[in-house]
Amino acid sequence: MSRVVASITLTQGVAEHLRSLIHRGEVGPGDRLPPERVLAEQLGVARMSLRDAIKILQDDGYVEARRGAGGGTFVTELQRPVETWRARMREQVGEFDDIIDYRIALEAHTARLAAARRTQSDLAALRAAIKSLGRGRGVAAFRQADSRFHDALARSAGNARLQTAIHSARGELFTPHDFLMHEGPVEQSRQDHQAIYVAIREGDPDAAESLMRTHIERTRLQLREIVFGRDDSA
Amino acid sequence: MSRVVASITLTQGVAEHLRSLIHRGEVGPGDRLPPERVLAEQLGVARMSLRDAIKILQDDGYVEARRGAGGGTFVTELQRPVETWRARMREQVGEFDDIIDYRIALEAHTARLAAARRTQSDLAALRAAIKSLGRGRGVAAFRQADSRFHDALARSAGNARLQTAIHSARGELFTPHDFLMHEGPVEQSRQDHQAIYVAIREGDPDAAESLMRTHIERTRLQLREIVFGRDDSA
DNA sequence: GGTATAAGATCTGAACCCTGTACCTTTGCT
DNA sequence: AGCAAAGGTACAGGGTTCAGATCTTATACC
Repeated sequence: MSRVVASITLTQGVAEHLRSLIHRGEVGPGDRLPPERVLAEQLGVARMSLRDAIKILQDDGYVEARRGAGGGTFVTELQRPVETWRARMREQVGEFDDIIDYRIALEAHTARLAAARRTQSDLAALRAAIKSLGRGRGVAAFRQADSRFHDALARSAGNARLQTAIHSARGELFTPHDFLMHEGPVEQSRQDHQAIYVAIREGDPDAAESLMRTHIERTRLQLREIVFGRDDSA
Repeated sequence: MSRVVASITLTQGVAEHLRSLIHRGEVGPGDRLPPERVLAEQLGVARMSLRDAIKILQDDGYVEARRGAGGGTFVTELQRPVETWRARMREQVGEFDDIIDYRIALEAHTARLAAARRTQSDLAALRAAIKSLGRGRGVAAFRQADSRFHDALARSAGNARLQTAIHSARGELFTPHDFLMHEGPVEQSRQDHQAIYVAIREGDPDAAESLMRTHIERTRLQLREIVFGRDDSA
């Protein structure tokens, strides 16, 4: 019987939402958020609540605000947030692997469902996401393209709960800048996505699930190396 | 860009928490909740907030309050809530299957992890849960024993995110009273649990995952029959 | 260079939510 | 009869959220 019921404020909720968008790469360095009045309207919250949320992200170094015409709220280069995230992952042992395991649970089965249910337009969205991983340079572009693919896949499965949970799990991760030190990971990722796409197009649930699992396990290793250092000591 | 950020009140959160406990069978018909002052303390909320939550459950027919010494807040026979739930599942097409698919994603992988990580005390908890499915009669006893098993399993995987998500998904389902019309389902469930237990004890992730998947698929069919009627028309 | 404009920054008051504390009422038990 | 253990009520203070008005700053354009 009984466990604590946490109560987070609207402001915190909005801050987490925006932070997740940035972590997932849906908005990246240099991008401008919509004007406060507009964004508040879109999110369905009062402008004050949104401002408080933005204040939190400002303090954490995610965004900075510029006044005047042509001003707005801009995403920073994210160096400080990335370092903070990396430090947290190093401290809270097991947290990193828990998030990855959670992702595997959700996304492997999602890939399975997608293979059975995808429509033609789902396939088109997946193809587009793979294509954009080829173009663009830099972490920001990678984050975004990667996010697009996994999001398109979640959509294809047609299950709102899975999609929400996947967003939440992915929003807890954060690809550091030095992910692209070598060209390897990006190309590897592209190949993984391509293989998953084929399995889904061919309607092969077992392959889709298995490939997704392998893909995320590979991500685990690559990220782990960057976060914890090559041989665990540093 | 942008999606709505919902803000639920503490009261609603507490109500959902308690509703989930009842749906999962952790407390059943006739059980008494802890005294308001105690429960409020345990949950970390003000007594008023808890009372408002209980008020909601009262209006929905989940609990009823009796005053005086030896009084308290008691779980009802749950007939009305079950009917309400069944009606909602019939109306919101796809909702039922989405919850089940979500459970499969979470619990199949959880079983896999559990097979690799379970400790001796995890195994003992699983055995105890299986045993209690053999005893007890009635839906309430079934709900509870079933819940105990799946909960013990989630614990064995040692991943807080998975455990929370599984609770949330299971809390959205509700085993109706006529689940026990025939003796079949309960015995079937017991055998499924037993087989999953063996796979986990033997440290066989593939078997554990596959058996869990099959088990929940079976649950889907049995529940569907009860919720939607035998041949889909009715 | 001045001015219109598009932003962020501030302020206010009403409504609601949550908390803590005190007190009332009912009812079973000794 | 009286005590104790419950739920039921009341209220004041503080925090959140909202809607709206107003102020300030910086750019872009004439």
